[in-house]
Amino acid sequence: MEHVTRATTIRDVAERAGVSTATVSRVISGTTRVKPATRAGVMAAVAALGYRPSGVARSLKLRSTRTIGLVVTDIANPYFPKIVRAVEDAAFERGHTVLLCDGADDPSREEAYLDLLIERRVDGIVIASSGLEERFREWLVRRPLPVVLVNCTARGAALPAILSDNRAGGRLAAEHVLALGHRRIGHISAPSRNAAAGERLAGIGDAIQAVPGAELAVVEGDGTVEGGEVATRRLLDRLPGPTAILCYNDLTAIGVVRAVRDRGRRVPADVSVVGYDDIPLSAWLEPALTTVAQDTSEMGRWAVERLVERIAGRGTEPAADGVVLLPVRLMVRASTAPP
Amino acid sequence: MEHVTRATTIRDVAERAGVSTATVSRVISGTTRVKPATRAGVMAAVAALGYRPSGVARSLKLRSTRTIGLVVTDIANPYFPKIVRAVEDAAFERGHTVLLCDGADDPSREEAYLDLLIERRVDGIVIASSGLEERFREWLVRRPLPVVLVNCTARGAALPAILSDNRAGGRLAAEHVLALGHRRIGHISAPSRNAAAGERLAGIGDAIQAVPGAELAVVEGDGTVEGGEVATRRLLDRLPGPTAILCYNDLTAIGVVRAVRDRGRRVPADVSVVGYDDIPLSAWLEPALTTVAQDTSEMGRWAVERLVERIAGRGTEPAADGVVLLPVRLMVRASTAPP
DNA sequence: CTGAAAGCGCTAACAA
DNA sequence: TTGTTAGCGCTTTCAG
Repeated sequence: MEHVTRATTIRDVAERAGVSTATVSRVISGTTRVKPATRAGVMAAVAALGYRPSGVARSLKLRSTRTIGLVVTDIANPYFPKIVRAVEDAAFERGHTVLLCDGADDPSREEAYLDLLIERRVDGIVIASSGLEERFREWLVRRPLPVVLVNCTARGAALPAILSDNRAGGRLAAEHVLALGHRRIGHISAPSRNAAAGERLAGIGDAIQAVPGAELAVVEGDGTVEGGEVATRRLLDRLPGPTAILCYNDLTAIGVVRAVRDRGRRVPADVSVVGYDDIPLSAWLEPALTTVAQDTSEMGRWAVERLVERIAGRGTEPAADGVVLLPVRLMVRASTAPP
Repeated sequence: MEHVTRATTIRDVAERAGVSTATVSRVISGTTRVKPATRAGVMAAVAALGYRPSGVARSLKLRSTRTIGLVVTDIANPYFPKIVRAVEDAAFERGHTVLLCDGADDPSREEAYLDLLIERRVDGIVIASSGLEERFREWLVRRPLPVVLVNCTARGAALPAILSDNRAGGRLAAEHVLALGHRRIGHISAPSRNAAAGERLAGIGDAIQAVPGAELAVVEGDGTVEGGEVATRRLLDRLPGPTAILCYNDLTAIGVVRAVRDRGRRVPADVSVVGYDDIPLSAWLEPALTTVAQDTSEMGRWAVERLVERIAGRGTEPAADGVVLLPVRLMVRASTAPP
């Protein structure tokens, strides 16, 4: 496994085929007409030498790496893989490659990646970060390359973004338990740096206010199973406790179910639980989770399409695309029931 | 969002600071001593212009992209995200960046990516593909750059690889149900192109043979929930049916549980089920899944360490590392019980 | 300690 | 239709 031999270059091919490097380049790119005989000779040389053009050199010349950066909060969080997959698929279709930047739930690492992506000269960046920090704003405003946001927004920077309709999602979840007859409702939110969390809460508020006698108790979680457990205990300590708990996400909901059962109460007989995201496997949990599904695949695809348009120089100004709001769906399963 | 202005180059900085490009390069790389005053001037110019060196140009010159390719079967499969995350973490620590190549469960796409990675001149490749095809073998044998395998092997190519001990895992699962008293055991495997599946089956065989009166019925699944359901029906159609079913992976196990219940039987009271992988959430399923856990994080980290060693030219020949076998753990939960 | 210059591997005028 | 040539933006001898 020693790889000391210099890779074959376009010059090697040119010499072997008895033509100039320009001709080899033409044959390979296929942009210009080349005499069939010449082309054949070049192809033969390419095959014989196992020549692979250097994308690095080409990128330098063309000022394009055909690579897009993808920044995610944490790929190990079950919410993200589908987005990553969708972005990857769309990029691959368009001949682009994806540089994965996992924030590892650490904002400073995300920021470091943003700068790194610039140095790497990616053609554009897709950011799918649930906790887009205030301090990135400055960076985003003077961004030196096309950026598209997935499920996050950056105030002050006019960037194309695709969001699921978080407010509608929150409302849907609340209306569902309200319709079942619940009136004392708990909500476990996420840290306030998370914009989606705010929107979902607002949607829940909309629904609650529309129903006389309905009350809402909000507790902050952190989007994890453990955080959900802790928050639930605080919710359950209040008397009278909520008969339905709406969660920021499915992971939180799993924690809620655990905590409720630890208190000797049943889901959904005593307490109904609603999640958010419809992560894989949420349908196989016990009880199968009632949750709000977003079309993450569509988000990823849309983001790449916009990005590639912009990279190509086509595409309207950001303001025109503005923010696309994707509808959400309530998945009613077994974790909710009348009080 | 128009990005027409040429990015500032090392020349711009040099001119502004009144030095040569060589000096700017020295200041930035920090390799050579530079007079403090000169250095300060350069730094000022860098800051003033917001200069970011071009990684592309640097890569061309240095013949290194500080990028590693990561080939996975399908990031949307819950088995992979942890590996990806571990690889990403390890790469980031070492100043490398990760080009994600999702095979989308399509071997031809994986192959296309392998070639693409060469063109992109990545410094090395980590392959975590459960179905490493025979036809890649030739490619792997004459691989033009360092490759490390995660949980897969390539016969004929001496490549460093880290595998979990699939045979031991299969044995552990079988011994567990055997110890519970089961004798009619079913196994739902994966397509035979999958080497891990074969090993696991072998391990199961080892355990079965050691117990007089124990019998094994094997059916091929495809590693999905649906495949698990279908396979289970075939297993249950036999009379007398198995009282315990060991699965190729957790997704299959979920399908098994469904199918068993569809037949009006209970898990684990009537049929015990064992999964494999211990994917996230498997502990929250109903019933919580008894399964075999592998240390995927360790695998990812190890792979990157080996790869970076080799990239640096250090590191022994592949044969010396050979194949590392990582121990597995049986996670006994609620899906298994005495018959 | 710093500058001049060559060159990494490719593409695209411009000529022939 | 093909070759010559000038870079793309950087690093690194080799001189000074």
